[in-house]
Amino acid sequence: MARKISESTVRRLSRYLRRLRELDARERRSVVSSAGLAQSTGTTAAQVRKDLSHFGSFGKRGQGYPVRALREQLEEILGLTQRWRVAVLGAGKIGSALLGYGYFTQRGFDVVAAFDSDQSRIGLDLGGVRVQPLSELKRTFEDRRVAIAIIATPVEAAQQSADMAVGAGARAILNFAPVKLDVPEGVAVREMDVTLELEGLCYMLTTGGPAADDTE
Amino acid sequence: MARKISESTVRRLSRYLRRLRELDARERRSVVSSAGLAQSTGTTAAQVRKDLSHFGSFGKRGQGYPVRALREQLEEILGLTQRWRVAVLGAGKIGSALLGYGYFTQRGFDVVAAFDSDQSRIGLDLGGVRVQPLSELKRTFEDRRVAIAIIATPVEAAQQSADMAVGAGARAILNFAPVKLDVPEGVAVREMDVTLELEGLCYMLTTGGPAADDTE
DNA sequence: TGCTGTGAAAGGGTTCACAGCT
DNA sequence: AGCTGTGAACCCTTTCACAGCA
Repeated sequence: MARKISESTVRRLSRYLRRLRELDARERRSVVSSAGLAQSTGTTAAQVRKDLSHFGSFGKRGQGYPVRALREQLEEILGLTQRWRVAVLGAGKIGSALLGYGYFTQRGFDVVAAFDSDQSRIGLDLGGVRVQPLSELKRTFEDRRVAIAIIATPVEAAQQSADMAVGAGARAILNFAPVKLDVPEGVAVREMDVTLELEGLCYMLTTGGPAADDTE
Repeated sequence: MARKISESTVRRLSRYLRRLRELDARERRSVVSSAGLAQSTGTTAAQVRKDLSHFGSFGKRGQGYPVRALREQLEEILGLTQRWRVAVLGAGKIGSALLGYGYFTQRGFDVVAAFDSDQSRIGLDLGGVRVQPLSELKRTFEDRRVAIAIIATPVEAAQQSADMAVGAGARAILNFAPVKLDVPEGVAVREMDVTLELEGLCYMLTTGGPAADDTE
């Protein structure tokens, strides 16, 4: 298998998968064409075919792609044949929302722990998870083999939280705090900054019309 | 001014701005070099200079960029010299979190309304905003000149909510529901799907090491 | 005929390298 | 000397177009 898959390709694969799960579970379709997938996923047919072709030939010429099988292939490719354990750092507004987020379970993620530095939140039960003090973080990460940490703290505490998570064995971080995190090489970070996205929308509104590729 | 700025450029501009605000308000620095900005923003010095050069010359050779002035320039470019009114559709977990999100105000966004279809949530006060029934959506959007809608409903209700928002005059949508929305041309959409990001991280974990450009 | 798989072409974004101010 | 502004080179992604099967 050829490596060096770009991040944008991975993002699209994830979207294809999301759609395939819908087609499979909800709409009971058994085949899709590249054009169909492209349509419902915001890209082009050629792009879909090219993306998939990096990993093999999954379709039948003249028919399209078998939904179920392609879904399984993509799960395999993205590393989703196992369930992943996730911990949330910061049990404020965003942290709480994530702890009750319904789509994690059905998409293969289990939130197994939550942490906060605020004494008043420790012990709370949020979405079935008990909020623990930071002093228990390392132990819990190790015991429960947590590989992914979600940072949902205020900006000031984000870097420090990330350091703790990494020190406790986390190898990937999803960061909701609006700061760039410094992490050692080998640790993957993705950032979700609501305001950043809103600003992007403002730019489009201000300059008039979506910036080229967006809506389509 | 030359148009046709790529989405990735806009994203970076937004990050520069985020950093400049820190430098200005918190760290009281009055100049930054392209290298400095790049460092704290996850890109390269050349990229910073190139991005800014699309809009003019803001720096002094030999010294760097004046923090305050550059911040103002970027606010201008991104269309952030005005405050933007935002409405949240869906007052569940995520919606509630957004209604109390502390960074909106300081970054120029005002959440002025919230809507839900669930009778039991209507009338609730979340972060100072009263949850309204959908029947009041159009009126409120018009009265308060809401240009941006944040969709925080379950998947099933997302498209319909988007349609209502657009029908009521929204020209930009930030979508938290994990589905691709169909919107008329001219309406900008950005998607925030937590699971999608987590899947991206899994891919990196599975294939070993961040995919090239990520950590750096 | 219909749709995939894929080299080749086109298009854009990023990096280089250096001239040009301060 | 130090750091910006920028054309040119490079590289990577997307699009095109068509051969190849079902």
